[in-house]
Amino acid sequence: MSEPEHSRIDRYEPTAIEPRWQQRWAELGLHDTDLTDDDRPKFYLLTMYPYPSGSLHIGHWYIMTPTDALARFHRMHGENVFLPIGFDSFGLPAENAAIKNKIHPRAWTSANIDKMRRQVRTMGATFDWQSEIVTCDPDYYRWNQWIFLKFLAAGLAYRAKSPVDWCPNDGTLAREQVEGTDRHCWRCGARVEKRDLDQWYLRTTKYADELLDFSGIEWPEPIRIMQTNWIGRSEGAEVVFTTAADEAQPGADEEPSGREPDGDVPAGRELRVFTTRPDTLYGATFMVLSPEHALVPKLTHPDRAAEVGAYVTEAGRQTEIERMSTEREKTGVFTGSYAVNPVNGERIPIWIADYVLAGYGTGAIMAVPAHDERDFDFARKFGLPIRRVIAGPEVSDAEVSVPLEEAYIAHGTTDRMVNSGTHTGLPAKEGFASIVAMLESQGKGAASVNFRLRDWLISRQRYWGTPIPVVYCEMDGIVPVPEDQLPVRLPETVDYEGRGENPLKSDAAFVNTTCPKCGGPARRETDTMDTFIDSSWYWYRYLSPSYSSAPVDRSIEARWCPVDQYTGGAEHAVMHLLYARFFTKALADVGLVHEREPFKRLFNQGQILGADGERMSKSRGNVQDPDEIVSRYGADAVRLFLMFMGPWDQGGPWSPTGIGGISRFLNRVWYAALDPHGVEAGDPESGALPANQDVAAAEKALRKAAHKTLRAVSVEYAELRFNTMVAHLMELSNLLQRYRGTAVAGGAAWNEAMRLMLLMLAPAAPHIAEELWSRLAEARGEVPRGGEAPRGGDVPRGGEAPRGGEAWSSIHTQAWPAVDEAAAAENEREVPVQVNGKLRDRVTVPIGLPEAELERLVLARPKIVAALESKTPLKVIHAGGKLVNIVVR
RNA sequence: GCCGACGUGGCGGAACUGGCAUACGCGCUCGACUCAAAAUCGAGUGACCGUAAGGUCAUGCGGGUUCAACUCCCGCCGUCGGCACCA
Repeated sequence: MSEPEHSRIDRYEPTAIEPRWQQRWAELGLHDTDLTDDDRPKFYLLTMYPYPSGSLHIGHWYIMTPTDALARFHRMHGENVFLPIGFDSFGLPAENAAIKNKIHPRAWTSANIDKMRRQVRTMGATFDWQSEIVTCDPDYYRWNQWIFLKFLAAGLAYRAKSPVDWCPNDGTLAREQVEGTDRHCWRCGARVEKRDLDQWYLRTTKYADELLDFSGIEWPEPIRIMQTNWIGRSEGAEVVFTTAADEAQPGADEEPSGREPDGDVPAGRELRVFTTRPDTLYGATFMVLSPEHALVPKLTHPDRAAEVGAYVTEAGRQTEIERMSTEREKTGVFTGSYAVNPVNGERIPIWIADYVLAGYGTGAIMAVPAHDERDFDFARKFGLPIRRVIAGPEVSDAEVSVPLEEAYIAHGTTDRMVNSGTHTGLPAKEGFASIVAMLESQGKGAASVNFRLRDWLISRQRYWGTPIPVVYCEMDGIVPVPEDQLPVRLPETVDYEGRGENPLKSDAAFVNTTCPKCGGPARRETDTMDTFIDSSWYWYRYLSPSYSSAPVDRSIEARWCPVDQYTGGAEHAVMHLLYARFFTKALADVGLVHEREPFKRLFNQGQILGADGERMSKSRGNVQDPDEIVSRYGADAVRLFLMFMGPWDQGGPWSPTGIGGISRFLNRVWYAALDPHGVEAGDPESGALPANQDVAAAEKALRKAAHKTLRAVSVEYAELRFNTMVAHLMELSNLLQRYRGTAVAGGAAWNEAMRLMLLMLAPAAPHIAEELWSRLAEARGEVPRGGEAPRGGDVPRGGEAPRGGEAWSSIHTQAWPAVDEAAAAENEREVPVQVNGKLRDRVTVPIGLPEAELERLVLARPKIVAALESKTPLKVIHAGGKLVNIVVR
């Protein structure tokens, strides 16, 4: 700023202003929501609660500050806004820190939360801290246990065996703890194995169909598609094959594995497969089981046991992603056994291959190489027969046995069935129903719906999570811990012994207990719950954080749910957001809540990456700490800068180079507000109106700009398009700058534009807006509410405010202004004129000029005459008065 | 690999429903102010040709639809997110 100004008025110093207003807002209770107030419409605004990883990074600002702007925007519309916050504080990093630094997970977590709470406060965000929740508090996780017991009673929780990645030294490993292509343990380097453990599941699949229904919620289409694909509903049939009798089959006495000598004769055993293409059943030339399939040991011929055994072990080392890749070369081994195709009695070989997954369908497939790409590749590689059973009209009957060059996947309406016994000649689209009917009549199969979605495995072999509230009794088996004995507390002293394995297992005081049923000795479950459980219902707990008879007070839930707007990272598009929907439906079914969908509207913002374009992480050393930039430019500038850098759902690499522009913008608003008559020493034009404008025209132009800005900005806030919202405010600021020091400055139109400017700025940059609002209020002769100046003594004040002045009130309690449509109205429009789609001229015409007149005017323009080169227009396109395009040849 | 998104000046991005490509900001250049510098203010700034008027080209690449395509369709390439024990 120039020297004269410097001496006349205060500089804009955000760090002097911001803490003062943050404190003042807290005193005013601006953040605290009265959940029982039903005079105003409610607006439940939820943002994904942070994991207390250590300290706040710029990504947290990116998530939270635009959300706060939205909260403030809705408050100005008279809504009762609830914006809670908490900490998602169970999880692996706390345990990793514990192992590494010999610090208790709780101590580490608590210290991080304390630090992050302080840092969050510097945002100036209006979080309601009264309703804060911390998921590792027993007061929170007891309700995880309570809910688990309700689910258990309702049959929504069950126990089953499931493989985990296992290190002989460190126990179960999380995916991120398995490293390298050889899949070794991150801590000790040992080769990771698979081990089957009894674990707890939640029955998410029960809700598969309901989860596919998004009617009634306004979620972005990409998210709906991703969830739909994740659930992966497919209609098809289950087909029963039977194992073939054959002298080459191993008999009952020579079980190759020796593990299940139960005397079953493999011949005649049922082998169920799921297929989406029952119409191709006659083309099944072999079967493939997943390496983990229960019948593999029984079906393996002794000659092949070594090969099969090796293959099964190797398959266990692969990740599912590797196994599903359609790109890499197919692998597999023959078991030595055969199965019988139920429709034609054909004997086909049974193979195992890793591209068949145990967790999908029945873990076994019928392979139809002619009509499935993966089966085709497999058959090609291992020399298995390929038989066409579906043909398009371009294939004659004589050609149906010509070898295929690639799998024929198409399923057109003109396709017909070939090589299909009694079905040959039938239109292919009828084959599905026809073959299913035949199978059903013979008891060899039935129509079936299959989902890719699996039940949710919630057991974790870890300390830092919610203990699963069951005990194991020799007499009574699995016994739920009675509700009145909740919470099952995590022991506070644990010894990690430098190992990664769950220390609960070796904690005798925790493990040894008595059976609630018989009073005899029993063991506690030592597994804890997946932390996604915590985040699957936390927005309910916010509503009644100290309610002691249930997770949530149903009367408050009824009023406040569903959440009106949820904001959070796109990386949660599937898992968290699907679990949350599942939980809501399940909780509704056990009678805890009313709504079946948790979040009415969803917005997934993008991720802020490190300066290197990579995800921010401590190990990469690219984490951006906001504190320094906030102390230099102020919270308002950082908030605005994050909103301005691009569409909110896009994210991007962090680079602070442009923040100076935001800072300049705020400074210009500051001086325009406080010193409208100042002139710019460096600008010879400063203080003079544009040559073609008088005061009246300038005031009209300013009012028009202000109200047009308001119209745009109102929509942009509501639609979370903050980047263009800021751009529009900058444009208005540029116009104010143009008129600063002129006869317009300080007049009625100027004051109106400035007032609108501050109101529009208030949600996004709340401190400077409040400060200027307050100072202009004093200038208007209003007195602060409560008789005390809302700012410190650092600014000279011109004595007492006059008595009888209107009471000052926070800008954040003002009503959002209304657009003056008359002021914003345009009466002229500049119409671009094209010849053959190329811009040749522009004409300014009155709004509503008839097309015929516009056309006459346009065709007379010298530039257009020249461009037409005396050719006759074929057609003149009027794009609704927005553009004229003259087509010539 | 599968699912989803994205690709526009030197950089972040705008163009919302097919209708003026490059709003707004950064950076850069020049100028004003200053003894000077910083800061501030003003002007300019897609590329190429041209003194200019003006013209041609340009939204990842290749095709297509249309009077008109950043936008719609087909096929590629690249980047990012998710893939069920990171949260």
